Amino acid sequence: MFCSYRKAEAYNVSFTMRAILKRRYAAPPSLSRRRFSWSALASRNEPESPSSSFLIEEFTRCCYQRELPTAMRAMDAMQRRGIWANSITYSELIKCCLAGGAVEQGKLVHKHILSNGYQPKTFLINVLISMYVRFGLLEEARKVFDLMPERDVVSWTTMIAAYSNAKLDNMAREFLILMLREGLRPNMFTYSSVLRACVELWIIRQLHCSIIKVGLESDVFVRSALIDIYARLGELQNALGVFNEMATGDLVVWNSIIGGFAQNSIGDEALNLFRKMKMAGFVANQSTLTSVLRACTGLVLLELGRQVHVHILKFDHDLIVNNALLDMYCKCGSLEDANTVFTRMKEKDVISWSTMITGLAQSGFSQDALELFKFMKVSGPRPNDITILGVLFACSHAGLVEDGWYYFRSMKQLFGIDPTREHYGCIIDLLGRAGKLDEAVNLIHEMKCEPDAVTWRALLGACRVHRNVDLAVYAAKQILKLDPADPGTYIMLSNIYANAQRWADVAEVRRSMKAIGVRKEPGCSWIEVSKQIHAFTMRDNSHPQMDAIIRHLSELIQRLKEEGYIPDTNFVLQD
DNA sequence: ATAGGGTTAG
Repeated sequence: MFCSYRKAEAYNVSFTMRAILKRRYAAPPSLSRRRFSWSALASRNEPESPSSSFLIEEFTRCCYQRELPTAMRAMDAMQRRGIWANSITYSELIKCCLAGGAVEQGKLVHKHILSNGYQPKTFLINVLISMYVRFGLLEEARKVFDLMPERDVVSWTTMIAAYSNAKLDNMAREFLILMLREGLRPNMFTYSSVLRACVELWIIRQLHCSIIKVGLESDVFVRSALIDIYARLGELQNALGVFNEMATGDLVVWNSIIGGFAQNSIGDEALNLFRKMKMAGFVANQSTLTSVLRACTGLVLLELGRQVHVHILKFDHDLIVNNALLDMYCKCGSLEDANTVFTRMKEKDVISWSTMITGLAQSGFSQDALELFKFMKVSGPRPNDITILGVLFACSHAGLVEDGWYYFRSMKQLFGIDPTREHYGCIIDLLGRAGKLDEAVNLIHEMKCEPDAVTWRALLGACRVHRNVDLAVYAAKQILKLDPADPGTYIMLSNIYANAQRWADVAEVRRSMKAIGVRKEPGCSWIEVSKQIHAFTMRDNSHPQMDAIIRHLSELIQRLKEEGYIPDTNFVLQD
């Protein structure tokens, strides 16, 4: 059966033979089949001495039936006799190792393949590289790659994809260049992998051009990778361009474009595309629903979110969908629903906990957020930087200066997390709210990382509340150094001057705004009433029921005043 | 035969 000799004792199984074996071993082994006792063989006395062909056949059978331990014993016996199976059998054995997460066995297979001076072909080395990549052993993969005598497109693409997935973008791009220098032409696999490692628009445009040149733009993997990367950079027109060229549809391509709009806070367009997708006959999967939920979250569409929730029941076990659902309920202010989802979730990761903690804090339930964090510390996953950020946020909003300070100072020691700008921003906000402006400034000056516009904005906000004009001007200047066209800062500064009755300074701020050409984006709010969205923009009175709305609003304000409410004119821009 | 795309918290 195994008659074709390659080297001295190396056997080869032809492709047709492989098909026959696969078919035969897919069925349960027949009872009449003689089974070999591997334990007897392992005792070295070898009372039974199986023929080489029997060894190989048995080895092959175990590989195809994913019987890893027996296959390993068979391989061991083969190695002692200097027998090699062929590349295909070895690749099946490696699949066994991958399926069982058996790293050590995988390494043994590697050793066996290289033993006795046997030189595996490029195909088998590629399999070994991808095995190490899938085990997360990038350095091992690299060693094998470096030592191989000949590299083909698959070898290069495997490494490029590995680097892309590991977020080693520079390595991925460098390998593409090296591959091109070797005279190899990238294919659709290569392009779809390397695109994920590119963040600069000019590089993506170059790649896009090459893709069109070699005629690979119709490949759905390449297409969705292009759409995704354009969308990530906010280049939604380009993303749509690639999307619209699509002749046949593909669900992932739809998911890419819907996700792209959802991530760029263009929720209404994401929802429109979702509708079109359903009209085109596609059925949403977890990925689609996650993006749709994100769109609902961005638009605060609780009712639509609830409808999506019904579809999600199909994917009840999916962690990512549930996390998105949790966030939707939190951001839409329905903490009860969020809590129900959180409690029911079978699997919770650090994102679930952070979402819930931050959600509680953002809705003003700071104490609950801190309670939940205490519970997380004893029975949840290890908190990360974002969890701590939520905790600091809770402390800041509840005015718990001591607690916040404690968590901030001990986060490195307790959780091994170095404070980032965001943590500093939160604690500066905390100190600022408590009126400890000097301490806040001192903290900014002792920051290990450079303060950014957000940091100074936290201080500026505190200055506004505590009416410290000089410090506010200082903070505003720092913001405008980093972000010269920020309308919010100009408005804030102008408000602070107006509050201090410094009208000349107010005029000066407004002059420089005009000179630089800063314009405040018109304020906009919207509300969802019985599946209809009503949007209101500054100076836009086009709503059909505007008169009635204004009338009702003035009645409400009148009643508020009667109850003793004094309007906060701190934010009024003009005299 | 081996390599590739979309989804979650600040």
